[in-house]
Amino acid sequence: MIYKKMLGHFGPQDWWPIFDVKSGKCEYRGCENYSDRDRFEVCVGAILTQNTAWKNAERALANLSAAGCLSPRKVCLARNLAKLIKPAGYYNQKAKKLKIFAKYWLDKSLLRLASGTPFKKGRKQNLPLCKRGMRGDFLENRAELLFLWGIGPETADSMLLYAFNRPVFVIDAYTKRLCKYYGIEFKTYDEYRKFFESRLPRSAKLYNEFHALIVAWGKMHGGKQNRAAAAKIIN
DNA sequence: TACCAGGTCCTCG
DNA sequence: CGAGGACATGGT
Repeated sequence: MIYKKMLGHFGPQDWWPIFDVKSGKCEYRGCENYSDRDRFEVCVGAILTQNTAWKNAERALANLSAAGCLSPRKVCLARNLAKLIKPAGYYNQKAKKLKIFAKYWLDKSLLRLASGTPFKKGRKQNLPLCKRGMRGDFLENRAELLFLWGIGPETADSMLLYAFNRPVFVIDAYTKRLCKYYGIEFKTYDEYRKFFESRLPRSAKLYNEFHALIVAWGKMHGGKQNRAAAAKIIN
């Protein structure tokens, strides 16, 4: 299986990278112990890295962190958001996307409080984007996220998988490249997603690691010089 | 200098 | 629908 070959070569990736104030860089420490704040940050990162090298998104995160803007409220209030995230590119669009998403987050938080759902009444309900039990809202949330301007399927799925630990397989350019390498191509995003989800055990942990490995492989495969080496890993 | 990077939206046929 | 363009910075 390709997964095992990649895992054997690259080792566990411990996605998603979370910004560490002390070191001033993003570090990998798995997603088991995320705070609400961490989850928000993952979502912000997912938007910032749209069609952009992660390194640039990371710079933008560093600016946000330095400005104390890594909370939904601060993002909503910030006047200089576009300036802060400039290194991530498309900064005007992304500033708008972040505003919309942060407002959505706040609204959900308020709704949760207003509906009388206690803040800590079991882990699952503690997730900001949940209203009720788990199964149902996970789909509902995906639809809700997709409804927001600036959040497409990949960004929504990255949030669900990497911030909220939901079993959704994320499809990105690298994933498609990997498929193409094997002569597999589909038209729509969801066809790719179903392809993986229907062939793998339904496990957030597995999807997390697999997609992270695909990105590691994809980065290697991207450069012409390393292409042969990348091919070797999965052959 | 050209092309790419962990996409998404809008417009036009 | 599907193709084509806009959005923008930083690395190689």
